[in-house]
Amino acid sequence: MANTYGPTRERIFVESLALLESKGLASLSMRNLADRLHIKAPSLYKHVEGRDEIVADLQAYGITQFGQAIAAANKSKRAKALAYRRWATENPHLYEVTLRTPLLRDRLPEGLEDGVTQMIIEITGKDHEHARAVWAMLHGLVDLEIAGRFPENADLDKTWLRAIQMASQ
Amino acid sequence: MANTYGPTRERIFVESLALLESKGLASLSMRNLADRLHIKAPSLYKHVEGRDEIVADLQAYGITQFGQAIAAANKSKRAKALAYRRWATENPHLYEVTLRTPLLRDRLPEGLEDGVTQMIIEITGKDHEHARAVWAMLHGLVDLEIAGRFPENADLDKTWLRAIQMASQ
DNA sequence: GTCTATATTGTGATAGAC
DNA sequence: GTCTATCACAATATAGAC
Repeated sequence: MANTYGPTRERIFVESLALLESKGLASLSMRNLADRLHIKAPSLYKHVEGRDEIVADLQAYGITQFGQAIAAANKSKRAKALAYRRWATENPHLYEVTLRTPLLRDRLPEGLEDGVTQMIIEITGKDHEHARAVWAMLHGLVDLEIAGRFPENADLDKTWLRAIQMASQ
Repeated sequence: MANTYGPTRERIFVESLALLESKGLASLSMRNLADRLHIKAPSLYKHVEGRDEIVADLQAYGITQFGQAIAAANKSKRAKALAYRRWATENPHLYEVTLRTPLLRDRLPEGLEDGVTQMIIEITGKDHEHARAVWAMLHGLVDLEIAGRFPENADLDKTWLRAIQMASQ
């Protein structure tokens, strides 16, 4: 992804990431992207099949970055969970694209998704059922926080600690 | 809300709900909605301020329906949690609008949101921290299931039971 | 590898006739 | 309370000149 292509293709990736992070997925249009590259939108199609290829690129990148963030955290489940929250809230748009939006599986490198799944099981330990339930909790916390669905006066630090405690059983 | 307006306003609500349920929020445009009513889009504005009013209407309705579904379930936490899943998966688009999308708070009746919060605490029991963590888990399970992020061979019934068990502590 | 011009389709919203 | 006509945009994408 991104690295095996020409320099303009590389810049397309870099700017699409910058655009996503600053303005969100809805703003990632061919026009906006072209503006950032100081070219016209139709020129993008000489380097890229279409918008889906760009989104798939971002998903692949996001999955990799997420994996590294989790791997870099302390080995304890508590630290892994907090790393999950941190990465998600620091990269809310990338989080949405990689861990909430349906994956463009046809365009993703083989085995990449399995890598995340494996990683999540590593965070949560035990069997698959437990892992999925805990993942759901982490994702739910992040998603509701980003959507602003918790009351303003909610102490989310406390909520996360409580969640981690719940998961450790 | 829907009931205090004229007959056309009522039909607008009914058809917007039908459109949402069958084609999703992105398809809920003024044009599509007008088509269903066999009128032209500009005519809608004689009955409604704009699209936001319609979405707010759906949120209010969704909150009420959700509340009733949870209230109707057996008193046990297990039954409440399963009712949560059932309502969400049977009304995925309404679920998204009411429990995931940021609420249009300015357009919602006073106290309506607090009602759901109260209801969720009722499902989950104990203190606010516990309630929020459990809610996040339920929401995460639903959201990941709808987005197709669990492996195809995952046994989600089992996952839910495990999650409920985890929450009962 | 860039450009202009264009096709096609979509959106929310307003003005003013009837 | 409906209509037509229109504004002002936005989107993805293609054709073909240079």
